[in-house]
Amino acid sequence: MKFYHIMGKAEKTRSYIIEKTAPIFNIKGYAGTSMNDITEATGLTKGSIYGNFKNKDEVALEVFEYNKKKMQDFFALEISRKKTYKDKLLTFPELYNHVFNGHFIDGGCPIMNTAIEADDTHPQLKALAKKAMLFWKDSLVRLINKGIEKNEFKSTTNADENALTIIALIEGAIMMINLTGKLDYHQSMMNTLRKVITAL
Amino acid sequence: MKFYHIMGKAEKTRSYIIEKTAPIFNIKGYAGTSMNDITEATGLTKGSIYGNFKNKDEVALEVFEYNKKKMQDFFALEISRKKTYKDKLLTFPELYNHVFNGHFIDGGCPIMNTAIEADDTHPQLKALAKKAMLFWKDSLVRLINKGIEKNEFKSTTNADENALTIIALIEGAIMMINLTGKLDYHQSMMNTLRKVITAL
Amino acid sequence: MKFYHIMGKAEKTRSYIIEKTAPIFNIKGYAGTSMNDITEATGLTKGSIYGNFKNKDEVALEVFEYNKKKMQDFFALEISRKKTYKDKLLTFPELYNHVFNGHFIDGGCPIMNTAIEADDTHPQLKALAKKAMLFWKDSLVRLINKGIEKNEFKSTTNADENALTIIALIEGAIMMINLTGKLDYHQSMMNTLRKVITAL
Amino acid sequence: MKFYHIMGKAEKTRSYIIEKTAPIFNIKGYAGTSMNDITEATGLTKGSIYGNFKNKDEVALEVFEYNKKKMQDFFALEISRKKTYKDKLLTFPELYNHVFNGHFIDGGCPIMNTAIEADDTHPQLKALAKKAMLFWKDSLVRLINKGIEKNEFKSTTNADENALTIIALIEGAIMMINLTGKLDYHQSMMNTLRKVITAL
DNA sequence: TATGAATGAGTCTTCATTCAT
DNA sequence: CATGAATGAAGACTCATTCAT
Repeated sequence: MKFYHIMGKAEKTRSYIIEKTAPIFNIKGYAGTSMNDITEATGLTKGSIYGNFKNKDEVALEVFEYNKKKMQDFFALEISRKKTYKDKLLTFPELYNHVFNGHFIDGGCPIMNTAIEADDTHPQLKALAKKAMLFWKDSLVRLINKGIEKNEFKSTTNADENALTIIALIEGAIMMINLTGKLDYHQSMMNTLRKVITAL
Repeated sequence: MKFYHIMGKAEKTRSYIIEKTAPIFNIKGYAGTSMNDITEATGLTKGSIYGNFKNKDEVALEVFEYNKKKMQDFFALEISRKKTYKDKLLTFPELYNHVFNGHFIDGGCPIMNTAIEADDTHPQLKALAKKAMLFWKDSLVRLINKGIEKNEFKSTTNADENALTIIALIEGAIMMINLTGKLDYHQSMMNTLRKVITAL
Repeated sequence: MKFYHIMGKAEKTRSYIIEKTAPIFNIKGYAGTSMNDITEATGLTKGSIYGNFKNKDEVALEVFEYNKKKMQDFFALEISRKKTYKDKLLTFPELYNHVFNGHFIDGGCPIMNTAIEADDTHPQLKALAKKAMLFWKDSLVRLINKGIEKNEFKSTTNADENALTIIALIEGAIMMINLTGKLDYHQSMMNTLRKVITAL
Repeated sequence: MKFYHIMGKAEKTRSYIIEKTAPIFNIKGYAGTSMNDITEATGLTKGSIYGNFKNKDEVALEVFEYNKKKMQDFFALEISRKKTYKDKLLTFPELYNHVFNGHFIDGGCPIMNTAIEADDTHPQLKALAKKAMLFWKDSLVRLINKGIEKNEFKSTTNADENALTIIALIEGAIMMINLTGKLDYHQSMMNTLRKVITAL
C-alpha cells in the first residue's frame, strides 16, 4: 500500500522511479546500472529522471535507502510478532530463505553489496551502508541485552560479539549461495546460526 | 623474490603488469579499473598492454589469480609451520590483522570482492571466485578432518559446518572493518573465531 | 525537395546524416569511412550519430540504400518519360555522362563499389548489393521482353544475355573512366552500348 | 620454378613475402590486409618484414605487380600457343573459368579490385592499376589490329571499341559471379564475348 | 514540467611503425 | 640482418548530463 494520494506529483514520480529501479541497482550494482537501465525500467525519459533527481547518484542513494528499509521493515514486522527474544532472533534464520530465491530482494543483501562496491569509489553510498550496518548491529545488541534482562539469555553473554557473529553468518550465507549456488551450504550456515542463538 | 632472470621479456612484462595492477583491481573492482588506470600504474602504453594480454578481461582474470594466490601462499606457508591442526587453524585469526591495514592486500578479500561484483556481470571471474571459495572451504574441511583423525578435535565435530562458519567469520570481519573502520569489531570477530576453533 | 516538415526530429537527423555522408561512403568505401569522417561531414558529435543509428554498419547500410535509390530513381524517371522500349534502354548511354563528373554521384557506381569492397568482408552489405544488382538485371530483362512483345525488338533476342551485356558495358565504362580518366574510352563504350541496344 | 639460387638472401625473402601475401591482398584488399596478416602468412616477424620493405605500401605495390604479372603471364603463355588472332582472343572466354574457382587467383581480378579500392585513397596503387589496365587494352588493340592485317578480321573493325568491350565483358562477368554466385550469368557473358570476337 | 536529441569526455581495442637487443 | 616488445595515434562505441522546444 503506497500512500500516493497524500503525495505531490513530483513525490509520486520519485517514489515510482525508486521502486522500479531498486532491484536493478541491487543486481547490477550502483556503477553497473546505467541511466538507460533506469529509463527502460520506468518507461520515463531522461529528462523526466533529471527533472526529479539531481543526478544518478541521488537515485542510487535513495534506492539504497529504499532497499535497506524494505529489508529492515520485513524483519522488523516479523520480529515484533514474536514474544520471546530468542524467537525474535530466530526470525533471521527463519526468514533468510526468502532472500535467496526472488521472493524478497533480488541480488543479495543491499548493505553488503554496497559495502563491497562502494568501498573505495563512492563515499556517500559507503556512509549510508556503514550507518545501516551499525544500526543493524545495534539492533541485534539491543535484542540480546533485552533477552539478558528478561533472563532468557545468560548474564555472561557478550552481546557485541554475538551480534557480530550473527551478522557474519547471515552475510556469509548470502554470499555463499550467490557465489556457489549450493543450497546445502546456506542451510548449514543457518543451522549454525540457530545454534548460536539457542546457546546465548 | 621474483625470478625475472629466467623469464623471457614478455613473461616479465606480463608479471610486471599483473603485480602493478593487482591492488588497483582489488580496490576499484574489475569493472571500475580502466585501461588508463593500468597504463598509469605501469607506466606502459595501451599498445604494450594489448601486446601482452588479449584484452582487459585477460588482465582481470590473471590479476584475480595473482591476488588469490598471494593470499593462499601467505596462509599456506604459515600453516605449514604449525605442528597441530588446532594451531594450523588458529593461523587465520592470528594473521588476518595484516589484511586490514595495507600490510598485505589492499581492498579486502579478492574472493569476496569478486563474488559480489562479478555475481551478475562477469561469469568467468565469478567462476574463478567460486572455484577459489570451494577450494578454501575444502582445505578447511581437510584440516578439521585431519584434526579429528589425530584426536585433536572431537569425533562429533561437523567439519563442513565449521569450515563454513570459519569462512563467514573471516569474510564478515573483513567486510566489517572495511566498511566501518572499527578495529574492535574485527578483534571481537577474530576472538569468536578463536573460540570456535578451540571448541572443535 | 525534402519533406522535412512531416518528419520527426530524429527522422530528419537520420536523413541529414545519410545525405551528408552518402558521397563519402561511395568515395572512400564503407570500411574506409570513419566515424570521424561522419561527424566532420555532418557537424554532429559522435553521440549524436549513435543516438540516431545503432552503429556504423547501420549508417553504411542505409547509405547504400540511399545511393542506390538515388541512381534508380534518376533513371526510372527518365525511362518513364520515353515512349518506346528502345528509347527507354537508350536512357542509359544518354544519362551516364552525369555519373562521371560530380553532377550526380561521386565515387562511381555504388553497386559495383560495394560488390568489390564487401565481397569478403561485409556480408550484409554484399547481400544488399546482390539484391540491387539482380533487380537491375531483371528490370533490363523486363524492358527487353516488353520490347519484343511490342515488336520493337526481334523475337530471337536473348533478353538475359543482352541485359548482362548492358550492365557489363555500363559498369566497365564507369570503372574505366574512374581509373584512367579517359573520357573517350567512356564515350566509346557508351557508343558500343548504343549499338547493342539498336541491334536488339 | 623460382630462381632462388641466383637471388641474394634479401631478394629471396622479398619474393617469399610477396608470394605468400599475394592472395591475401587480393581477397581482403590493400587496406584490409594488416601487417599481422602478413606476419602470419609468412611466419616472419614484423622486424623482418620492415627489414625487407620500407612499409606496408611497398609490399602492397609489389604484390599488385606480382598478381598482375601472374595473370598476364598465364594468358600470354596460352595466347602465344594459338596460331590465329581469333583463337588468341578466344583464349579469354576459354580460360576465365579458372579465375572463379580458386584454380587461379583468389579474390577476383586484381586490376579491377585495385581500381575500385584505390580510386580515391591510394594514388600510387591506382597509378599501377591504371598502367596495367592501359597495357591490357593496348595488347587487345594490338591483337585485333594484327588480325585485321592478316585479314582474319574485317578492315572496318574498330580495334579500340572492341578492346574496351572485351574488357567490360570480362570484368563484368567476374564481378557478377563474385557478387551473385550465379555461374550461368558468367557463362552467358562469356558466350557474348565469344560472339563479339567471332564477329570482329 | 516533460521531452528526447545532442553533447563530449571517456571506454576498450587495433594497427602501422620503431628500436633496443 | 632479425627479433618482437613497445609506441601512440586512430578506431568504434558508451554514457551521464544538458538544453532547446
